[in-house]
Amino acid sequence: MQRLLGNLRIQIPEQLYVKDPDSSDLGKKIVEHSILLIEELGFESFTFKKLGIAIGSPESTVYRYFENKHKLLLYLTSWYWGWLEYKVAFATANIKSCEQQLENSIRAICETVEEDQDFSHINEEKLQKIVISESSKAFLTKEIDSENKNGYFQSYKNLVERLEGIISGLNPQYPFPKTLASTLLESNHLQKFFGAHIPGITDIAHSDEDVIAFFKSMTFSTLNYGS
Amino acid sequence: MQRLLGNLRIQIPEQLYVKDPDSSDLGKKIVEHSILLIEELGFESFTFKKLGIAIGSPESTVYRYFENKHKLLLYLTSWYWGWLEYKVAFATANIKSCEQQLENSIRAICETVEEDQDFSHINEEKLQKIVISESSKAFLTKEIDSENKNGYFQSYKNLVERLEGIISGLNPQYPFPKTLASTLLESNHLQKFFGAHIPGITDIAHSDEDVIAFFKSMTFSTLNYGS
DNA sequence: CAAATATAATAGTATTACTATCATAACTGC
DNA sequence: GCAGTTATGATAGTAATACTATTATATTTG
Repeated sequence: MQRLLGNLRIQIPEQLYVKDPDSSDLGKKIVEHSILLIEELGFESFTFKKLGIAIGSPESTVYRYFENKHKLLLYLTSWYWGWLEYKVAFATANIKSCEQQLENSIRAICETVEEDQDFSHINEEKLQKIVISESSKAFLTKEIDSENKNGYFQSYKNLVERLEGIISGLNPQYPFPKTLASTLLESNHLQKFFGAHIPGITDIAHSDEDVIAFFKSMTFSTLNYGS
Repeated sequence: MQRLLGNLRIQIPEQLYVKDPDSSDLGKKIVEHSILLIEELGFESFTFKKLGIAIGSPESTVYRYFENKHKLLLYLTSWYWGWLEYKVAFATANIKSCEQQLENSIRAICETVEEDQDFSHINEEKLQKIVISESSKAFLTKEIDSENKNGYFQSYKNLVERLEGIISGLNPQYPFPKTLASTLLESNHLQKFFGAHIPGITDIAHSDEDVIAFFKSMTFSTLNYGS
């Protein structure tokens, strides 16, 4: 995909941070190194103490930006969803054919990020790996209802809504556009994870093309547009 | 679904426990109360200490059966997959039509367990809730590769293989039978969870019929058997 | 009945996930 | 260029978690 606009900002629900990490160098450093560390250690072994050491600041400083590591994960995943929505919007802009719009969206969703892009301190490649392995832990909690009520998942909803529009554009009668959209998003991660780690339960190998072929076939036939 | 056979045993990979919990009353009590507690508290807040209190035994006793709570979760999910495979096998036995076999399998997968069934100390209703909210945490870890190598996910693989056979029976040319099977299993959980907790990203309400309709349509059209 | 095994009772340890306090540095308004 | 505010650093402390270890007492088995 083409480079993104340098001065673009991804909007994150402000309930997710104590102090906007985008408002200071230290904040950006916290986000930057949290991505590197979570990718390296996994979310369970990641701690604010280790993050403090990585950025050369005491643990307590991290707490001035994020209440806890769960909220930090929500922040990172929200950033990713916002970024992906932007990618989808870009990939479908000026495309007349609904079919083509949906195909481009599927590609945007399933494409593995190969290199660091433009958002300065955010390493999109590693962030995508985090989202694949850790993002579902951000909502599979006992606090889900109150957190959803508080708008913690707004970025995800926005993305699903955008995809819903594209799906309904292609087949306005289809009764499950949102379900299809969220299935696409989540299953993409799961299948990539299975392909890399539990190959016995998927036919997906390592190339993106397998995943894309699977989801294109699934989506278009479900919508009665036999691909 | 009809009652299951009383004297049936679900086989669990023995790497998942230190001592077979099925071999003693205390072991069964541990499993029984772990289901109740995890369902109540969520996996993050569940501890062996609390479990010890629930069964009136010291924490250290629990450790004699399970190395840690992660392995206990793997044990419980393996049990569930084994049980579901049994349900699928039963629901497709003596059915000639591949189409009908697949439809029955989808129903078996998506059916919400309404009441406690036959396996004495296991509360299937609560176990299913646990599987919906917690099971993905059992594989989304940094230890996945070695654990997969050690056979921790054998029960899941068996189930996917069985579904693969049914899918390939209907359309032997379809290139992604395992991917479709695992997508079905995982997406069913996610969509149920979304329906209950993040309704904005799904069209699924609370009845099983929505989920079943979605997955039937998705599966049959993908396999070129327009439902 | 002896020996092995299972469980209970209790203690201890490193780490985690915070919270609190105080000092100092840096920026802001006037 | 100084006063006041705000951000960060340095350090300490605490309850809970995830274990490990030890010893005593039941219970089962040969």
